[in-house]
Amino acid sequence: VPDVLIDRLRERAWRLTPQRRAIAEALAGEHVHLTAEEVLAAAKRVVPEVSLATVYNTLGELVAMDEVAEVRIAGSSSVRYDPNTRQVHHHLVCRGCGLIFDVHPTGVDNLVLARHERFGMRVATVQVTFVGLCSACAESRHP
Amino acid sequence: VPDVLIDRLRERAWRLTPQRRAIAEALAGEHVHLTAEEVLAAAKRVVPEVSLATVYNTLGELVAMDEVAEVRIAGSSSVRYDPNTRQVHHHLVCRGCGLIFDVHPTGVDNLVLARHERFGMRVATVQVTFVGLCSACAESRHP
DNA sequence: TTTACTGCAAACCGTTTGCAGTTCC
DNA sequence: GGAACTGCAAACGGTTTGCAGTAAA
Repeated sequence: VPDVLIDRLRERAWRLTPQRRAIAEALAGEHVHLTAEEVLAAAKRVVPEVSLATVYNTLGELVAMDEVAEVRIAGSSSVRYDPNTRQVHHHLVCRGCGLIFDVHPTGVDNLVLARHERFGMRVATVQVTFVGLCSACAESRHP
Repeated sequence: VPDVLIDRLRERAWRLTPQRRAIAEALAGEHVHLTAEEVLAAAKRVVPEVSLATVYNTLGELVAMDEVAEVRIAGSSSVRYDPNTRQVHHHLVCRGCGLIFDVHPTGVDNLVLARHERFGMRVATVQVTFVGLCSACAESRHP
């Protein structure tokens, strides 16, 4: 299975239109976590007539196909879309500007919940989010 | 500083009205992560004329005072309010019904981000979320 | 008495949807 | 040719706000 979103989509029986291609290409790359509006803006650079509805429709399909993941970051009201569904990863977020990086911390497998704190639940996955300040935000706060 | 929200509020110069008291009391207890609508419903049992606007106004103030924290869980569109701001804690979430427990896993302090994955950021806090299925949801899926 | 909280209703934002028209396969 | 996609615009759910009235201190 190819590593790049657009290539994976080609392998599926997925109706390819100029709009959908533009949307998929907007999600190319690493550390990509765009909002729907940002995807629209990027797609419009290639296909100016794309509509926000199509962006939402397409993103919804990609999420359903598990080719894109929704990311909700505390402090931002809108959903972000992450094309990296092929690799387990976590996030590092700047609490100043909302910038998000994909990270692969060590020690995640050693996180343990005591039995009495499992409350009868079977744990399936663990999500780790590091929160900090990027250098740009750190400077603008201590000028 | 008292452990219970309503007692902490008494210590601050915080104008106490029946509505605000009802809202603060709705947030009493452990493992409490209510939505604004749920807070409204609980508050109405005590003060039937409370309005949703007042609930939002009050919750917003409590968050600004750092007496309540906003919690955004993937898969739920609405913000939840967590009165436990006095104790570092993490969350265990049922991906079936959205039930949330406060947890205190071991190993959090051993999570390490390699320098090249810090991208120049100073890390301030780490949030860990365990995702699983509660026993009720597990049963209803394997009937 | 004064300041600030309350409720209503309208506005707001991000997201979803129905539908008529168009396009890909 | 036909199923599936597109754009528009209207609807939606959650949240915020302006304002006139009311109540806490």
